[in-house]
Amino acid sequence: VARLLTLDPDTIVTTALRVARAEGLASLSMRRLAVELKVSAMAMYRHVADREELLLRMLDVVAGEVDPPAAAGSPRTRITHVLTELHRVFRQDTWVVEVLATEGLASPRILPAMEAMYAALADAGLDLAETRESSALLLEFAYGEALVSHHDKAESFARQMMRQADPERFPHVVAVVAGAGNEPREHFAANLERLLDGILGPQHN
Amino acid sequence: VARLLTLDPDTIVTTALRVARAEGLASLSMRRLAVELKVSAMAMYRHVADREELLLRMLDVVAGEVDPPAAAGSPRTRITHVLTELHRVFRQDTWVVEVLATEGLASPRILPAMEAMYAALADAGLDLAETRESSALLLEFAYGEALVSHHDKAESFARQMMRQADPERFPHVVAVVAGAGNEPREHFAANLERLLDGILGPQHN
DNA sequence: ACCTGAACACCGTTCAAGT
DNA sequence: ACCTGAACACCGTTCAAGT
Repeated sequence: VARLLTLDPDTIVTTALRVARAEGLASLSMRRLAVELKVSAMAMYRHVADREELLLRMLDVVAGEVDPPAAAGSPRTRITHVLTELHRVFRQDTWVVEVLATEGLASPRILPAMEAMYAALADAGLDLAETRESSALLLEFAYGEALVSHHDKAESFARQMMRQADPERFPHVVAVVAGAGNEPREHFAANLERLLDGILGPQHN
Repeated sequence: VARLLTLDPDTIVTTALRVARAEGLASLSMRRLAVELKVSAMAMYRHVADREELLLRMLDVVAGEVDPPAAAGSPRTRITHVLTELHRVFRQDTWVVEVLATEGLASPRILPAMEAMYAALADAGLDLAETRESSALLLEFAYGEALVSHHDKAESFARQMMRQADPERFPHVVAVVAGAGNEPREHFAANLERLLDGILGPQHN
């Protein structure tokens, strides 16, 4: 079988995405990636400036997978669509949250989704200041949910700690964690409704 | 002047907190910390098992600074107190968000604040499932807000990207970012009100 | 008991050298 | 033009050795 592996940015990014998805951001070192590509570590620097540019290109791909809502629906429906898309993407690529948390990167490919969210908030009757604040709230929720659920799989540190809490001093903590069962529950949709009730008022649908 | 520097866990943790607060988590390496303590890198391993234990002890200190609310106030007041405390602490020690995001650690010293929050939600009439979901929402908001505002100081990547957006395609994006001024605005208190409106209903005060 | 230096297995990145 | 090896300045951590 012939070897066609001429190195290019796309195969580097694709391979990096695969490693990050499967083993997390911590496992995605330049040297590890080079092994995966069967190439010397330095060969990649001909195609990608540095690790930050690589992460940025990876983020570009993921941001491109965020599908903007159809313009037809109600404001509430459109906002729900954007947030659900972000949720889906964060769940698929948990490394994105780490990149956001530690590097503070962003991709312009997310702009269509942002535009749709701002437009929907404006259509719902919010002024510019309210749109700015509410959109921040929605994004912060999406980030925070991803961050928390990222480390809530299986038996997290926090869950373990709460399970061992003294029932005399912390009865509510014990009740809340005891009733939760073992697998993490999916709160996203219900909490997004609460959030939208707070932002738009419960009457908006 | 005499040298009293016998190494102990407390001075290690205190020095580590100072470095993390001043220069961020990335600058807090074991080797860098050793230089700060004027000691060989390996000396610290007599007092602290590894880097994770060090971070855990640092988190303990910060969690201990989260003041639980007085039992007297209304549910809404008590919840606001807990969340505002978390916000204050995340603002003071931004490295905590990185630790939560990448390591998934937690400290039992946060239990009094959690207990107070759960109790307040129950007092407001929420059942166990609602309390579980709503408390998750509140914490996710606090984490997300910290994560976002952490990298929003000065001219963030995201802000830069939005400022350069095409006004034809993304009019709302441009309007929202243009009106925002240069320094990041403080949305926390207003957004917490929105959140509590959604969780408790606007009538609760 | 407490601290040290050398060493191991890693990082990202630069730079001169190879083809 | 594209890739490589050696090197630099870092990591966390282990282990034998010093006092």
